[in-house]
Amino acid sequence: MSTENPKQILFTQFAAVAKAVAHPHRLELLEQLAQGERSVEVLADRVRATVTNASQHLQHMRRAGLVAARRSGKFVFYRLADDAVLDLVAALRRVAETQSAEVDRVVRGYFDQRDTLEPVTRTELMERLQAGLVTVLDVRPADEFALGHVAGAINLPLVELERRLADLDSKHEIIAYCRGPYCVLSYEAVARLRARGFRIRRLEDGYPEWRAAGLPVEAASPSA
Amino acid sequence: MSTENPKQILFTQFAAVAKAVAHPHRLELLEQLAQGERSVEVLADRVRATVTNASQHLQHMRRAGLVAARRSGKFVFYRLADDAVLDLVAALRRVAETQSAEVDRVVRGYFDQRDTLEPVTRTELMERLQAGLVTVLDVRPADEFALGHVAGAINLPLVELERRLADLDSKHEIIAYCRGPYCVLSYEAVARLRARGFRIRRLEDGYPEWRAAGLPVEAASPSA
DNA sequence: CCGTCAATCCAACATTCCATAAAATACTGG
DNA sequence: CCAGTATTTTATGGAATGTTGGATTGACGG
Repeated sequence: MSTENPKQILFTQFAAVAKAVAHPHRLELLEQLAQGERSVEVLADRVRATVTNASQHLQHMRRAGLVAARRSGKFVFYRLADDAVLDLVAALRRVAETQSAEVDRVVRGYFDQRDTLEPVTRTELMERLQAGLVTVLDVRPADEFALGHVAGAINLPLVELERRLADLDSKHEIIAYCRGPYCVLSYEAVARLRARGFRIRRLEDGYPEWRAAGLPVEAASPSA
Repeated sequence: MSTENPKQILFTQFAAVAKAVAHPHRLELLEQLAQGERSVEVLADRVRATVTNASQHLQHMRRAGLVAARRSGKFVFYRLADDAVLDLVAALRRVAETQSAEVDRVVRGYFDQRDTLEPVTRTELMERLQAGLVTVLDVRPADEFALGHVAGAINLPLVELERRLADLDSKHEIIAYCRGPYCVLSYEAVARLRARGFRIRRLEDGYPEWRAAGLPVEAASPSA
């Protein structure tokens, strides 16, 4: 093992990292973890896998150095080990976007149908937020919002959207975001609210990218 | 398949891309392809694999959209499908660098021992090159140099280094580069030339990154 | 048309990986 | 220290992947 050519060793290590992200469940787990740290049970529930299965995947990723774990009482909380992991999945996404006809098909068929407008960039949102021109809408579930969100955003989970329309000012322009570039929540929100006459657009990516870029965030109560 | 949740489909596609790079041989093939297009036979030789095996890996990567192939007579030439692939392997490398103790060990043991100085960045090299302050040294094999190199660089393959020392001006500062960040060639060159009293440093990455950044390159004869 | 060479296809085998269930471990609160 | 909950470990079957050698295809040069 250690007598090999250094190049071989490095490539083997890089391949190990790639293997650790080379599974749909694991990518979905990473998307969840990008929102904030989570226990195994919650994660398993979110990705519709058994607890054992989720635990396996998480440990695999931990061995590869993608995620880190922290024990607190009975619970083990996993989190991303490093923001470089976000760059990695973003790079993965970009390659797939430019090269996979299947990705193109899905994007056209599902996403473009719900929002044909250009998304708003992070810097653009930051400027307009400071100028008080827009309402920022976080459509993720309340627990994810609580773990951290764009400073000044209001939380209105997609499932409660119709029930709480009154919370929204229909005169202000709205910028919606959720977990990341292809998170379905913000697309749905945009489609539904636009049908009701709201002026709404999407942020190009989601909360994890906003936070990783060093832009202002806030968390709800500092509870567990 | 196509009735699934769009998110599932996308994650499955992203995972397919990740799988396509999740093997040491494939990463090595990609490093070779980043220098320029190559036939299957040559590639197999470079990564010390059988032709059949190399062909399999290349086809796997082609299906995933990482590489493209072109037939010319009896030969099939493979090349990178997109510069986004370079970003992907760079992201892989960065994650491994920050998280893998094994990578750290190898880097310290092998690379840091040969060159402790800070490498030169691309923009820094560009400036000093224009000012005529430095000699740029390409230590890759002649055939790779011929496929494309930093404009103005001189080629002195590592194997011929000692034999052709006279080609180098010992007063000028030298910047050496090769295939990429952890390519052993430039490290070796730096170690050997510095021992002989040359003022030499390394470029932080290699030819593929230079070209992808849109900086000036040139190719030898437009042969093949 | 035949022989040759590059590359791919095919079949077989070993290896690794994934999902599930059952057992073991870690921690908490009595 | 016991009961209960959360997580990890272990074992197992089945699917997918990697490697190899031999057969096949496609292109070239007589």
